Amino acid sequence: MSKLQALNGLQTPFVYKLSAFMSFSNDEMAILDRFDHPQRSFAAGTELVHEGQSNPAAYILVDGWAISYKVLRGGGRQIVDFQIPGDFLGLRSVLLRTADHNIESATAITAVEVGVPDVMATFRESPRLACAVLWALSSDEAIVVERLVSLGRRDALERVAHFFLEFGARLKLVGLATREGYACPLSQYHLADALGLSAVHINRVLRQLREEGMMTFRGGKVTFDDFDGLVKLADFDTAYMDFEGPLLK
Amino acid sequence: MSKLQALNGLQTPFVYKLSAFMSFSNDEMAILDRFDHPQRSFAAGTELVHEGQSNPAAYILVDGWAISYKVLRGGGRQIVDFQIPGDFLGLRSVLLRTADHNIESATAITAVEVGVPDVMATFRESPRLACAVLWALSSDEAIVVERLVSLGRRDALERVAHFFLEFGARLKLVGLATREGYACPLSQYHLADALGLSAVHINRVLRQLREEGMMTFRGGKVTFDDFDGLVKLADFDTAYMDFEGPLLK
DNA sequence: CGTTTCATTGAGTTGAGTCAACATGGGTGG
DNA sequence: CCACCCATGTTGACTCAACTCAATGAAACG
Repeated sequence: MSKLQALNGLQTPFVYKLSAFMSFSNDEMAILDRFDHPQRSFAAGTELVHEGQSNPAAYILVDGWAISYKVLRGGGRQIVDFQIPGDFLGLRSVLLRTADHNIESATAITAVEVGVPDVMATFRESPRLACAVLWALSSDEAIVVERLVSLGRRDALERVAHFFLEFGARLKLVGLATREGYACPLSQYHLADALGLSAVHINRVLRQLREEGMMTFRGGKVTFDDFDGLVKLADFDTAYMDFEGPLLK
Repeated sequence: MSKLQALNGLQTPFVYKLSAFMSFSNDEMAILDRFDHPQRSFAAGTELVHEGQSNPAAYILVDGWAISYKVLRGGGRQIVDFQIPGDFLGLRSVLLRTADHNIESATAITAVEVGVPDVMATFRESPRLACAVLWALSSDEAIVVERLVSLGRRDALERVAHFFLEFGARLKLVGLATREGYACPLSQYHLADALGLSAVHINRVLRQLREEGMMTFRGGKVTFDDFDGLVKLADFDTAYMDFEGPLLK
């Protein structure tokens, strides 16, 4: 853990997350240091990547929340995922060469930009780090898959419950949540667009969860009133986010 | 293209797909050859990977269709994706160390097994190939994301239309589809579980598409009766599957 | 303070689900 | 070679979860 402190503190959530997958040698830390470009700040609602944009940039999110989404013909949108500190922004778009979705900041954020050359150079110098990036990408996909299951086969109540539990788990990984709850800067409209529901219905479901003593989402704060009950209600499986320690020693 | 023929023919769909991303040197072809384990055959309905299984194997699908799915509490299932020749099976599970979903063959299939050591060795010897694998993983994720959008914000008609167009595009990449149609070995139950609908409703939607002269799905064959109309109906964007040629020269 | 954005609640509508019956057709055992 | 079976496909009648429309608070903001 002391090694982490050798790094620029602002980048820590990223390394913190990756260390769930592998432990880093000094050499590898040095390579990662190359990612440590000066961090940039963006106001809430800034568009970072636009669908169709070619050769988009990738970022590592250091602070704040971001949104990946797609816009549909009718003007509606589907939020694919929210990114929290430590997450990559737009890594997939970089590899596919054109962005297949939009990314914007949900709150004021700070992030460091990562270029394709940085990624390639890292791959060249450390296959283990390449694996780590692959692992991060796989984790992102696992999250998307889990939401796919929610949209396909869970009703509104289970869907909302599952969502808040999932973010509890993700935020816990970077030290931003406890079993009691966490800060969540999203509006009910955000939830609606992420969960394939209308904002009105989200509101009704939140009320039901509150009245049944399961959880409360109010004023930007999530409070778990009955964690175990919620886990049962949502059929939440923590396994896909539990790590028994680094895979690569 | 002549280089492709130097490889074991059975593995060709995979290399064929990857060449959309990059062109291969002779050295790289040699490295890829290491993947060329003897292919194995499995009967339809064989379980290849089970959710929760640790250290699962990965495969490259050579012939036939496979299904990735998750099972829910109530016994229902959500199909995450179907894999066609050239696709990886279970690559994500390998990197996450435990399988987070099930994989089974939908038809009789042949596949070659790929071990973690193979992947790691490849990464060590060729960062460019590592990038190619990363690209393949990104493509998979793009597909899952597109289905997420379908489940979240498209109605049944658009969803079904989009699905068949998407597989048309994917199969075309490995030479198994034309603008006229393709062979599709799935049942209406498969479609239902993939698209978050009931089998009964799938049936009604298929009838509607047929009666409106858009497309026909019958006897394991998809026929596009009005391709452009279908693209418009589904709001289908071919961009996320169109490649202008290899990114890496 | 007007204005805007977000949250809340009621009333009526609808897309998709469920249940149930029946058709078709390949496969299998007697 | 036939009779039956079981999986798949088809259709109608009824139900319900979630949507839309609409109106009203409440808090945030320049």
